[in-house]
Amino acid sequence: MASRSGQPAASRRRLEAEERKGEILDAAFEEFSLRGYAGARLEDVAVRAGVAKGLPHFYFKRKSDLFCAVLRRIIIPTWTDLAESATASDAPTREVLSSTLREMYRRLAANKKAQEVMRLLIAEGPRFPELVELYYHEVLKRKIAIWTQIVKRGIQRGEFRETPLVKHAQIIHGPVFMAAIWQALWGKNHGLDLDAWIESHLDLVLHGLERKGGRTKR
Amino acid sequence: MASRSGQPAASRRRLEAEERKGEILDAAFEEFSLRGYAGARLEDVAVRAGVAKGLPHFYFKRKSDLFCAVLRRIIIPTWTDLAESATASDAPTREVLSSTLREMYRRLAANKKAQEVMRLLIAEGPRFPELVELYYHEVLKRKIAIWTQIVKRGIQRGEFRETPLVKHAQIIHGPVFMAAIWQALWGKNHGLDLDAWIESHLDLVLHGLERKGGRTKR
Amino acid sequence: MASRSGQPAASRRRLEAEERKGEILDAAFEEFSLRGYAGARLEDVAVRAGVAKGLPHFYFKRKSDLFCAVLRRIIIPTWTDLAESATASDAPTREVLSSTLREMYRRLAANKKAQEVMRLLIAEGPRFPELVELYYHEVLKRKIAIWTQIVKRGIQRGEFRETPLVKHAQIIHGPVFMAAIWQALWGKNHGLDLDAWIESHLDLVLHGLERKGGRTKR
Amino acid sequence: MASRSGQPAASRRRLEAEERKGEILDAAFEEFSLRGYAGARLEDVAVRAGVAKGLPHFYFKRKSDLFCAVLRRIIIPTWTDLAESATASDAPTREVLSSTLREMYRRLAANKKAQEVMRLLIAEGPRFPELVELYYHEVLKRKIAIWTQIVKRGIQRGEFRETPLVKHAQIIHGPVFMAAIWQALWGKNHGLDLDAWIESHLDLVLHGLERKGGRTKR
DNA sequence: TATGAATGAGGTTTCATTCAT
DNA sequence: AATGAATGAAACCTCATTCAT
Repeated sequence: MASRSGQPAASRRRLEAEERKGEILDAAFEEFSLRGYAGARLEDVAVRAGVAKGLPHFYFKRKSDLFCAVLRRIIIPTWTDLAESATASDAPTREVLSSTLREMYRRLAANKKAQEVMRLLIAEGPRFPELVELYYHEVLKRKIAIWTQIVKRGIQRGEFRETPLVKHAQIIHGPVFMAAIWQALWGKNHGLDLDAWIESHLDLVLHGLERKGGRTKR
Repeated sequence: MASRSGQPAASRRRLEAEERKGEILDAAFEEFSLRGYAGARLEDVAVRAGVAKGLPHFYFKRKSDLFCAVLRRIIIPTWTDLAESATASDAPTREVLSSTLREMYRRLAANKKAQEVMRLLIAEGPRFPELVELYYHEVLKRKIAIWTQIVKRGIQRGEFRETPLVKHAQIIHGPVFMAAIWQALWGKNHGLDLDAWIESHLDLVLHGLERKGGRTKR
Repeated sequence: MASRSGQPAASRRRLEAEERKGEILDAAFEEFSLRGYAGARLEDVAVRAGVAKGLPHFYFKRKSDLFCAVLRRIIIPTWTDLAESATASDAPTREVLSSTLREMYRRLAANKKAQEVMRLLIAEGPRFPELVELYYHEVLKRKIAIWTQIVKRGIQRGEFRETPLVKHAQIIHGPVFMAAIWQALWGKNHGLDLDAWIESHLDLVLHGLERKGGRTKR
Repeated sequence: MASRSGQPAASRRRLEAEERKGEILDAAFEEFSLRGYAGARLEDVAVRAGVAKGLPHFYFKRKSDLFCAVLRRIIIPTWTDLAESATASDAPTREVLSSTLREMYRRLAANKKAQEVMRLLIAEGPRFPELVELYYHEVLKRKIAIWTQIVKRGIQRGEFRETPLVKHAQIIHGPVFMAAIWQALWGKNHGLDLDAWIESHLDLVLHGLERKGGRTKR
């Protein structure tokens, strides 16, 4: 703990408090995920975090505040680094699209935590509109931008055909989302062969976007 | 009421009881949809159904039984008539696919009730595994069968190219599912232009499946 | 059914009604004995009696009425025939006492139903004072009279010594009562050897009452 | 409160908590005694103890736990000190027996609380077998041992005659038990003259046990 | 008489929240 | 900062009782 004792006491204490808060948020996520918002008990959160029953209320005045903080903390770092400029490289667009799609699957359909966030959001969204808005601005808008950008790039470079899809490029994302929910609900009894699924998805999308016949002409 | 008075009294009463049960199920669906499983109060269900507080318990021993009955009643009649033999006609497969997809959107993405069932299932699935299984057997399996059948038909008739998608034909369904959840959560503030969305989706899928080069007709 | 159809219809119906009532009382006794007054459910009584839920209320306006009727019906015929004049014979008093005591054991300590009545009375007595009074007048007073009579007879005939027991002759009954409760509570795990118990009891009482030294005279 | 302030705060708080628990147990005993197990309301217990409705549940997860704790707390200290070695002295056995019997009456037949414990045990025993067993091991076995010991001592010292009673010495206890229940149920309207009762009982037992003929000493 | 659907008071239990320490 | 006893609103559930048929 040399690094700690080297800091001024107040700052160190604040750091420890921040850690404690993080432990409570972690524990709360587990409980909410396991039992849903209403079903989760604050006492269980405290026990799981290894603190006394009253402490969660010290950091988060209400249960609803805790819930929002939990989701907020996971949503933002998970998705804000979505590179909207995958187009920076000079690679063929089909490859940009492929790698982007694989990354999406990796983050959502193959990530239990992200699935649980989605589940909680879908479940409690109507009672937590600010979280729904948050997700829209932090995640959905970014995803739409990415897919739109990729499709446009393909068209501009003559790699993809003209298509109304530029207006709703997030349609490409649909199967990713479906796979994520599928895994969360039916993964245990009727799990997906995710790799094969991804290849099929790519096969459909790339054939659906590519310019027909005129490969040579252009 | 002529039809009623023609029946023996006991039978008529049983009929009325069945109606009452239905009203309770309707009311319960509204409450569960509004507040989630744990948040819904049985007394509110009773009030909404216009019956006394104790009656829901008379028909359904536990809250969980009521919840299951509610979902079961909606899931089964909504989806069991999924025509798996859309292939009966002699129409071009692209048209079969188009009309099937539009029907899917009509039933799910444009149907508030179906969206709420999905939301409740996603939210409470982990606590009601039997409902999850029910949905799998009554809905998912049927949808997979339909999409697989259509894709195969297209390939067999030389209209679609060979594609790994036959193994995961439900990928086609992904955007339908995403649109449904989208409408349920963001419909109010960031509603979709569903018609344009559908056309884009069809555009992608049909191009993604059609046979290249062999377009002599066109 | 010849005997029945030979009666006027109204009377026959009343008889059937009386039988039904009896079946309800029997069923109610079982339930009260099994679960106590508050714990017994009227619906279970109805089911056990093979009638509809509402019928017990037709015969007995309140649950408490049913309870009283149940106990009353058992207490009275079980104990009212207590022969207070076992003294009619000319047998030695020690034999009168012996046979009376044995009869008491037979009726109480060896009779599950009588034990249950006692248990219910002890349990609910404070809330049903009229039953407690009934038991006093129908049972206790009679028993006191019997024991007093026997002891007095023994003294008068010079068989028993003078003893203050004539004032509280029911003391003789104490071990009978204790054996009954013992059987009801501990009979299953720590059952009594009732025959040996009775002999010991008789041994104590007869020696306790007999005239000392003067054995020879008689 | 000097003794308290001398302790660390946490320990003092724990001590107070223990007191509060005791107050709840006291209040619960009153309510159970007054209304029976099922009839007692936890809220009334709380009011009687002067605490909030939820506190009894904080200390005792279920009503049944509270009930068991109540009885356990009374049974054990009331009876575990039963001196099984009343034989230590050199007094004549008839005096040992007399004083022991009087003590039994004092503790049971003249003690309202002990009577209520017996009543509750008899009433609810079938639903709380562990309490019944507890009573057997903590009380009955001890009482049997005491009476057996006394009778044996009398025989060994030539004061009592040989008698089968050594096998069921608790028969001596019967009238004590009967008197206790009598007082609990009929004490109000038909109360016993307990002192006279005790003398009669002693008179019967001592004459019943004493050696015949050998009265020379006296 | 007899049925069983319907009522609603009332109980146990849970648990977010408060607060003295 | 942290603890955990204490509070009390509210929910589920039970069941005696009523009543239309």
